[in-house]
Amino acid sequence: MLSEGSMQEQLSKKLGDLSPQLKRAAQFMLDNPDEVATQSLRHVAKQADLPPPTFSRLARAVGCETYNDLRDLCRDEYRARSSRFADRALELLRSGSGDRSASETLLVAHAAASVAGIQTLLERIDATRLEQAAERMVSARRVALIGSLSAAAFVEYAGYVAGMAMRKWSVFGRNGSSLASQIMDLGPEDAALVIAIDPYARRSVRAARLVREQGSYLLAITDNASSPLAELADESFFVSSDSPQFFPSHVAVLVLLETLIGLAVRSKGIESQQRIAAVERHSLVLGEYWRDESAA
Amino acid sequence: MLSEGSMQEQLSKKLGDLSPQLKRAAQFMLDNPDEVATQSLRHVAKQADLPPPTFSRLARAVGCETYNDLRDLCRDEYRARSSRFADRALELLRSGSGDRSASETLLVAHAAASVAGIQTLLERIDATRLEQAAERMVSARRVALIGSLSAAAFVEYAGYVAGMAMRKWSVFGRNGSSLASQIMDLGPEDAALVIAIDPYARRSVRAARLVREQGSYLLAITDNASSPLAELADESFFVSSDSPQFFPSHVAVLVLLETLIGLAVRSKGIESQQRIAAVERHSLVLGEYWRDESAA
DNA sequence: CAGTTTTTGTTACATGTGTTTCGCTTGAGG
DNA sequence: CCTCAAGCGAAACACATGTAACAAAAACTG
Repeated sequence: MLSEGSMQEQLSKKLGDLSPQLKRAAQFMLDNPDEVATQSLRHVAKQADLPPPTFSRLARAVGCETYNDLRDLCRDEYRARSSRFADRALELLRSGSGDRSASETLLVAHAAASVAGIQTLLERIDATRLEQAAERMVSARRVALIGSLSAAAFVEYAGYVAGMAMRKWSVFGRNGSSLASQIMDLGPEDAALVIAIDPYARRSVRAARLVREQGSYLLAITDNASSPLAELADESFFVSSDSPQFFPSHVAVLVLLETLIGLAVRSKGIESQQRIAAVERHSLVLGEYWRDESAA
Repeated sequence: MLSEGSMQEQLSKKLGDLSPQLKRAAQFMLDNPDEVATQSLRHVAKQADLPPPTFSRLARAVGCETYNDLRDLCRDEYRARSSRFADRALELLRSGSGDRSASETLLVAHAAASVAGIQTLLERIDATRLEQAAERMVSARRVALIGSLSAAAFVEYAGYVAGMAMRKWSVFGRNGSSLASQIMDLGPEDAALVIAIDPYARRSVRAARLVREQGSYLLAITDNASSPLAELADESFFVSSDSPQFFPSHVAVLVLLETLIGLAVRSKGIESQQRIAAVERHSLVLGEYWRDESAA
């Protein structure tokens, strides 16, 4: 057989140098592999709103002898998917690790732990309080984002995403610059979001204490009610960081963080929409986003 | 349509009062639903070593109008199986009280999207390839971590976590320092991990191209086979970034990233265990971790 | 600009596909 | 024994399917 490897790589490798219509076909195939695996060429073509031979030609263009070869690749993936997880994921959890490869076990275990963390988050959290916290952030004059060690990256992320929609959310103590001096400028009309999970960064705990002294509103994302942040914060939310790894997972932190930002943006309404649009425009002008040069 | 319910129950219900040959056909169908879902009747018949009309008759016998209807049930079977995991989360959305607060809706929607993203990740990914990628990273002389805009934070995180266990994983282009010059030092015995999801950072795509030119192994975490990274990378893994927010969710990225690091550490074995211990010890000495002062 | 190649849509055709028809077999009931 | 009905498979059928062949259009090239 001429065709090798998975359909995904087969297509994505060649996607660049395909003609416009063939690219449309390839895109459709990437988006609807099941459709391709189970239905006839003509069905697929109709759904993609393309003439049938386009798909025949696509197969050739990506190095397959016939369309059937390409479809077989889709079928292989379909089978692999249908046999792999879904049920097996749960099974694996119950039955401990059977005779599965180490990588698969770890992947599934980690994914399962992540999902469990998210579910716990859903169950435990009080949506009303979350919304209030978001509004408190929105109405603050400034919002300080504070985190160290492993949490630093998430604070960074929050700063980036929130920065697209809202002014005044800024990361404190970036690159080890003086946290203390920045916090000194905060007041009661400001707010701070501190993220720390076990092992808690001393730096963050201290920062939280300082924020408190400044009288600012303190929101904490942490992993436990016995976290040092819990007693300091005006409001704290708890996420599970259990994971089969040697380090705590930050997946639930991220879910909560993304939701919090989403809520804040939503409550800001039009204003932040406009800011987002403006930021995107500027990013385009500055050429920060990549765009397909071969496209029309 | 005459046919109702799942194929499984449809068949097993009637299995008892089927003629011998029809029973064989039904059994085959229960054992090989993917085959039935993807291949033609005649193919299936050949594999089951039965004449084609037998399957036509089977369809009628179990209450379907045509064989195609029965095959469609097999296809639904797959869809049902694959979405069970994620559906549980989505059900949470629909169920419960109809009128939820905006915040609760967003939280649940975001959580559901996250779980769905993880689910998709599990289904689509090839564990073997993931493991190989991890090993490729471990055996590299240096590992460059590259990401910009929203992905920058995750690269940062990877650098921090991996840095605890392994030397030589370093974040490139930090704080806008020259990526190009750092990449110039890479060679075939090095590797790079690039993260970028739509909208792709031009900077990262360019960096990937440079890495390629240096002959280093290039691993990409991106969101789509049609991502510019996909065609550049030696190996790429795809994560869904769908979210109800105005920004793409990085939850699936994080799950994959954490797993990848976990795999790498695991394959390094003792050596990295020792390093982790050493790093932790140093962190303690430096007082980076907070410890309950009120404790004994 | 003409001449050429490439891309795209339409038509036509050989092959594959699902179902019907029909004849053969088997076994139960008269 | 014959009858008859049900189960089964081979062949035949009507139609769907994938692709080659062709023509129109578009994109290059000199």
